[in-house]
Order: sequence, then structure tokens, then C-alpha cells
Amino acid sequence: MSDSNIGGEASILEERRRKLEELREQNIAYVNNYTPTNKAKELHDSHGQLSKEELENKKITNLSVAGRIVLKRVMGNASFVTIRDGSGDIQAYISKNNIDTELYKNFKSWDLGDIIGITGNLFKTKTEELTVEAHSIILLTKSLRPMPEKHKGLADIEIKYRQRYLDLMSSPESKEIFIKRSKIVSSIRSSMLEDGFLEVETPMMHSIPGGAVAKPFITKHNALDRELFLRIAPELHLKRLLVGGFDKVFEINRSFRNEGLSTRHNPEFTMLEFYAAFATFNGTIDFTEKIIKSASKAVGNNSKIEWDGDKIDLSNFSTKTLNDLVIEHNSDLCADDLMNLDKLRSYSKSIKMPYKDSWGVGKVLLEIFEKSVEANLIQPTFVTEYPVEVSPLSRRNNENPSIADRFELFIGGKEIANGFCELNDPDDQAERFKEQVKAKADGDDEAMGYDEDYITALEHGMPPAVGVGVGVDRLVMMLTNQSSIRDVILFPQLKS
RNA sequence: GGGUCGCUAGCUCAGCUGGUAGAGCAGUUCGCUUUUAACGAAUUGGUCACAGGUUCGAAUCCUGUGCGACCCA
Repeated sequence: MSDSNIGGEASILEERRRKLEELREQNIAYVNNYTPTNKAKELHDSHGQLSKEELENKKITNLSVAGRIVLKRVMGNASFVTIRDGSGDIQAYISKNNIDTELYKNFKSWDLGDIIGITGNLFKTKTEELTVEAHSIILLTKSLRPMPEKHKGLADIEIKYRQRYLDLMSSPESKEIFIKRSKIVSSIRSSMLEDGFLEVETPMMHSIPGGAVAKPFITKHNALDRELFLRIAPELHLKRLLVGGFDKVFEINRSFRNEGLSTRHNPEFTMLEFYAAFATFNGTIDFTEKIIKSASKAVGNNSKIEWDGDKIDLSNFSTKTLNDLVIEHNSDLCADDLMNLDKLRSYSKSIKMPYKDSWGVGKVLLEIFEKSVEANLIQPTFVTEYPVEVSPLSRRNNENPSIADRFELFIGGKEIANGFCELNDPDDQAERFKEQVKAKADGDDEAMGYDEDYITALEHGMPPAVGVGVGVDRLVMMLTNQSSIRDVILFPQLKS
């Protein structure tokens, strides 16, 4: 059977294994302790601008680089290779004049994908390309499998995600997204720390899922013989810390929601949540805006960005109420209708939006908002005055107890942040939990449970506070102009 | 769950109204001492996703299944 596969995949692997065996026999397979003196990018940055002559006069000798062979051009007794390290690419010139004849012969059998080290001088070719002239070369790691196609890279989107390393080694563009992701997270962290927030870590495994309206993943602790839930949000633990006396806390970490996969949803996703005691609602809106602007700057954007074909101006955030937006985008509704359950139900029918009988005014209104308004909020917009009914952890507005002091930020038609004045009245909170428990009993499997310990904490007294959650993955999508969440998560969840 | 598109060499892709499988890259061999997706010559490599059906004949047409992508709910 293997006879019929000569030249096929099996024979490619066989051929490379044969080469590896030769290395093993000479005891030079998988070399360790090789530390190059330079990175490709450093060399380009420090010497790329010099002319061929200037570089020759400088006589930069005895430097070394190491990386994966991504291109190889053999011309008989002299060759060029392009190697790629963590910082970028650099070319090397390998001539029989400068290295051992036997070594040169071996080099010719090295493959694309092999990781090598090169020591030599820096020079520029006649086309002014910065190049390392090799005086010694060494094969550090033999690659047994072929790299992705060298011109077009990986086209199979599933392999791109499942074998992300292949994507990263062949696509500098993909790599750049994840470098930017790191810069964005780092910028967020700096913004928080500079403003006096304390970074904390709270449990990922909860006995009662809470802090958001979503389905949890269920797991089991064997020794305790107890069901546990992967957290859907860190909120309730962070607020316990406010009770404890930390005035400003934040956490950047994973939460988990047991929902479908889409270009906008991954079951595990990263959120920034921060809570500030004694902060004001409007001040927090401004701070949220500042975090996003700084993060955008950190990846080299100016205030005008493009996301998914939309032009977005990050220098211009506006604030509008939910009711105003619903009326603006639904000409058949007037302000009075928004308080009338029958009117909202009949309107829902007219726009073919299904609703449940258990839903009150607030829930129906929110659904209408999500269906008719959200996608149109392209420019940065803080939406305020959410119904209390759909905001079980938010403080009621002083003037209008049916709305919450809450905002959500939309950019590019997508929800980026959600914040509100925190509900610190334990009795009100207990009532809201009861409503959630009732909703759960009525079949809403996204409703929260009753968290008695959290009520106890509130009874000890939580200072007035404002809290915000920011979807980090979506923020990265926006700031790197990606339309799928899978392109900003290194190892996204896939079907099967 | 519904719809649309896709699945052909290790990789990237052609393959017309049905006539028995193609290119580039990678691999192998040879040549080539400043190349730039290096080049030139030769060469290897296929259960055309799978299963049925139509047909003298199917990668191609039909039906079903699987896997994937996107859109909608």
C-alpha cells in the first residue's frame, strides 16, 4: 500500500524522518542551548537604513540569528534563505566559500519549516536587502511536516483555528492581531491601575451562577460531591470586595456561557469588569470612553477606524436613552406606547417578533430595542435608562423607579460595554432575586439563582458604587477590524 | 432548526453542455556563487468527502449522508 503513496504525504514524512535519522546518528538532532545574539526586527531597525557601503564600513561581525526557514533559494554553490523568528523575517546568504563543504551539502537537504541558527556578518546585497552572511550554520530542530503553502498560506479555515500554530507561522497578519490583542489588554490594565484600581482574581467555579443573565456550564467537584458552575460573570464576587473595603477593583479574565457559537460568540470569552465605590454614573461613562480610546491608541489607530465595512469615529461618543432610540427607529410607536404592555405586544406581533406571556413591559421593550435599534448604532453610543425588569443587579433611578441607572455602549452595531450604579439595598436585591427564581421556575433557564450569601454581604453594607463590564474580545475585534471573534481568540471553540 | 455555498494530489486551486485527472507550490534527481514567490530540466504523487441512482460511460447530472463556512431564526 505504501508503494502506491510514493510522493504522497506518507512519503514526505518518510523522507524527512530519514533526514532526522541521519541527524540522530550524528547525535545532532534537536540541539539545545542555542541563544542567538539578535532578533530579525532588531537588525532591520538598527541597520536597515544604512547603505551597502556604510554597513560594510561598520563591519558588523559575529552576530547570530535563529528561526524557521520560510523561503529557500539554492543556486548551486551559494544559497539564500529567509528565516522567521518571533520578531520578523531576515535573509541569510550561505556560500560554499564561507562554510565547510560537507555542511553546505547537508544544508541543501534542509527543508522549509526547519529551525536553524546562523552566525556571521551583516551586509547588504546588491539590491540593498539586509542579509546575514553565514560563517556557520546549524540545524536546531528538524521539522517533520510540510509548512502551509508558501504563497497563499492556509486557506482551510478549520485548520487555521484547530492548528493555530500553522496559521501563526505562515501568516504575519494573523500574528499581528494577537500582538495587538496583548497591547489592548495591557493598555486596559494600565488605564485601570493608573486610576487607582486594584487588580483581583475571583473564583471561576461558582456554587450559584449569577452576575449575568445566561446559561452556565455545569461541572462537578468529586471530593465535595457537589455541582459547580463555571462563572457567567465575576460581578457578585467583585462587589463582595467592595463590601470588604476595596474601593476600586477590577478583573480581566474569562467567563463562560453555555450558548451557541457564532462569529460574535465564543463559549469562553474575556471580560473586563471594574467596580468603583463612590463613583458617579456620568464619570464612569467618561472613564469607559477613555479606556477604549487609550486601547485604540495603543495599537496605533487614530480616532477614525473601520470595522466590518463601517467607518467609526472614536472621537465622538454620544448618549441617548433607550426609549428615545426605540421611538426614533420605530415610527409607529410613541412615548406612551412604551409603557403599555398591550400596545408593545401588538407591535411585537406586527414586526414578527415572538414574545412570551411572562414578559413584562421592560422585557418586551428591550427585545424591540435589540431587534430594531442595536444594529443601527454604528457610531459610539451610550444607551441609558434601561428597564429595571431586565437589570436585576442595577440600582433604581431616584426619579423613575421603573428604570435603572444603567448604560450599555454600542459601537459598530455591537454591544461593547454594560455598566450601572450597583444595587446595594439588600431587601430590593432579595426581591429581584426572587423574581429571577420565579422566572427560572417559569422556564427561563437564563435567570439567576438566589444567592443568599450575596444578600448577607449586602446586609453588611456595600458603599454606593458604579460597575462596568467590557467585552474584551469584541473590543479587540473592533480595534483590529476583524468580523469574527474566532480571529481574535487563539484557540476558539469549534464544532465537534 | 431553515437557507446558501463548499469538499479534487501533502498545500493552494483549475477541471465547460457527461468521454476515463490537471497546474503551481512542497518532495525527489540534475544544473546553477548576490537570489527576491529565484530560475531551468526531469520526476513522484489521486478511493475527485461518503453511499446510492441515471448512463455504454460520472469529479461533472439526480437523491441521501457526513464535515465545514456564511446568512436567518
